[in-house]
Amino acid sequence: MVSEEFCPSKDPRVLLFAQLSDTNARLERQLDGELRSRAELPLPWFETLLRLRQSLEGHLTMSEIADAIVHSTGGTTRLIDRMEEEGLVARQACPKDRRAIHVAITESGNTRFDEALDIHVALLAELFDRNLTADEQAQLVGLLRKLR
Amino acid sequence: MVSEEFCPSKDPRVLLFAQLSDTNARLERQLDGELRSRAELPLPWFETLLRLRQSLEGHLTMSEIADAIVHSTGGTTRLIDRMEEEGLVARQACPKDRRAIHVAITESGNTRFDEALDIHVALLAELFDRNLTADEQAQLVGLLRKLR
DNA sequence: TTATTATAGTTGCAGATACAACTATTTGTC
DNA sequence: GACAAATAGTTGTATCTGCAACTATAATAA
Repeated sequence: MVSEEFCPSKDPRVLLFAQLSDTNARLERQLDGELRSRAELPLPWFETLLRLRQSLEGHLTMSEIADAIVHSTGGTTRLIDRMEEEGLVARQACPKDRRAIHVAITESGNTRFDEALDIHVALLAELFDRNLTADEQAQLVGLLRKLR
Repeated sequence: MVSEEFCPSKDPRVLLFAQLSDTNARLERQLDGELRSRAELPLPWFETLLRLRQSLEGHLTMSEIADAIVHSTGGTTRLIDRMEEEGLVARQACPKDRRAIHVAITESGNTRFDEALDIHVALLAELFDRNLTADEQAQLVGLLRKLR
């Protein structure tokens, strides 16, 4: 029998991490399913395109992508391979450093991303707005940002 | 050129999801690395053991585990296979329903979990307490719970 | 009861990712 | 400048996970 007094698995920090992890996993699963079935774009592809669109120069190096989407560099190589095969992104030589590679989004990538973004935003709006006020959403971003 | 006025990739909800996903990914990566190297326990194994320990009856069915750790049932079968091979959990017949299987934690599993839990709590305490007050942590749990 | 449908779990197979070893290039040091 | 160390990216290999098809059992309907 597991008595309650002994249970450090009820530590508030353990519960916080569990809640964070669980909430995120369910959200990601739902978003990934929706993006795959309606835009044929797996979530990691979407996140990659998002980062490229948010980038100032219009391109990122492999390492920057790997860090942005929290993948290994090896995994990122394969991910970009697949995205390049589908014509969503393109590898370009980096003039400053011949070891590095610039990954840029293509026209076709922009189109696909825009479609996917509509779906993404619509689903997020529904999920978030149903459960949290705009104020609470802002509060949540703030807390997560402090945590990172 | 990507002008700022047009950019729905700056939608607050998109940013909230990105922040949630990123924060969680970095946390999980760090915890997984720590648990693997110091307790030889991958994070999914740890989470499974945690759920079993938190369960009232001392056991869960395959489906309950799959739901708790947000895996497919197929993936959960293999996960439990591996954990059972290492003697951390045991499959038992369910008397009420012969389709179902009870998965219970073993003595050895309890020992390994306790070691891992110490590491887990210590790391979480450091990461969380460094960046958030106890009050903010509570606030964060509340917001995440509402969101789920 | 018997037939239909739903549920629990497993398995074959394919896809995605990590790790470690490797090549190429750059940076730092003497 | 030359050598050592660090960095960027790729590749071989192994592992993990999901999906769809499948078996077995239970619940429901006729």
